[in-house]
Amino acid sequence: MQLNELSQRSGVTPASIKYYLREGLLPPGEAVHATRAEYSARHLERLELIQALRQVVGLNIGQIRGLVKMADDGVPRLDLLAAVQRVVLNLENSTPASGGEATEAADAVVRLRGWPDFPSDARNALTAHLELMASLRIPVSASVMETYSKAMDDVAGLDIAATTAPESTDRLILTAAVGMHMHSQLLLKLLALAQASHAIRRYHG
Amino acid sequence: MQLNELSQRSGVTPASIKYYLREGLLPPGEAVHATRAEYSARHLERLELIQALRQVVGLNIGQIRGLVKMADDGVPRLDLLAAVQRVVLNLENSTPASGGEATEAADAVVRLRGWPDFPSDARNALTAHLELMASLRIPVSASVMETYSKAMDDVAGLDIAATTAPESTDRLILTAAVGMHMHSQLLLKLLALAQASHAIRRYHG
DNA sequence: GCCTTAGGATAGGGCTACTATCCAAACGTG
DNA sequence: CACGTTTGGATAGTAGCCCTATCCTAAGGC
Repeated sequence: MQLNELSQRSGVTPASIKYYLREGLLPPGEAVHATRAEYSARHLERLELIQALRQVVGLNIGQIRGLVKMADDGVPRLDLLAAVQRVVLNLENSTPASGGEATEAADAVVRLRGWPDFPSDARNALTAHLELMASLRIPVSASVMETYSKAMDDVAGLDIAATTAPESTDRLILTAAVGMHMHSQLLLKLLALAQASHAIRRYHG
Repeated sequence: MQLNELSQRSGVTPASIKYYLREGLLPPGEAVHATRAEYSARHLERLELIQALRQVVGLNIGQIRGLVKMADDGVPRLDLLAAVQRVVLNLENSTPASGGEATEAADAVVRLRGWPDFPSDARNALTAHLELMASLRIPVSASVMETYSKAMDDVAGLDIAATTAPESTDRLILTAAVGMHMHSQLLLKLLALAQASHAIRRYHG
């Protein structure tokens, strides 16, 4: 398969494919000679992954590059899933100052729920977020944390990311990222509806 | 107070203030004459609102313009809060095809939770989102909807947006938008931690 | 042998959110 | 009252992101 066919089969313009090649999202085709390269089903799959991550999940090129690089480097699946979680659920750019009330609040919720007491990106992000809320003077009571964490524990118990291991690493990333994104958005939409419902009940009878 | 003082007190550069004036986010100061205008505490408050909506909530200029225009037009508070919800929780760009299985699923959850049976942005967004998930072949079982909606009902019961009515409309928007954003992000961080915890338990003993 | 096409390099374009420059009209300071 | 400074308004430029268009050379098919 050559560039034009790859373009037609994937629905991505040749110009964009070239761009992805340049940016290192798409591995180069097997060069037949100086001006001909052969692309495979792997390239098609990769393009589908890129499309889904851009258009459905809304990741930027750098984030996609990070994920596909891990896939190409043969990183273990659990690490890959953690990386997907990082970019899909906005765990990036979260570095807690460590050691304040926020750390204690995070510890408390881990104890309360009986979650394993491991350091993780998610835990750091939670601590950092609680610090941010404190700095904005948005109080987060223990009962709020209890209710929220109970709710999220129940939700996580249903296993958001597809657990049936897909065939290829690219498909694993695609399934996990799209699933995580769509489920978290679903949760937010339900939250909006629940809020609106409570508000209507309060103000209109 | 003139432009320079407004700039120093708000921490926004004069160039940016001029930009916000041009874009209609900030009302013009009272013109003393051709080359002098006087700004008030209202402008300072508006600038704080703009800053928070940009930097904390991450809204774009158009979304901010929409909100402050409503504030300036004296729109009722409930409508204002609905508009805040729209932009903060991504309910925009959601137009369901109406009448499919997604509509029924949304109806079912409203009945199940005993929420008032009103059409709303939130409900449309939920229906549209369920349609999108169906088109991506991501199944959403009734039990998932039950668990999710129960969780969000509990969370909404705690009243995410500050209900104590703030002094000014600008502060109402600020409090509601920042609160809603931070709480929804908190939920997502807890979800990430819950997911990670479940994964660890499953794979590491 | 010649026209088309692939692939690579490079430049350009549209969008967003500013940022910098320019200018004329006051102000205020000596 | 003259003169440097500052203000507000207009306009143009910039940076980052994600492409998109053009150009060119080398090869392939007929």
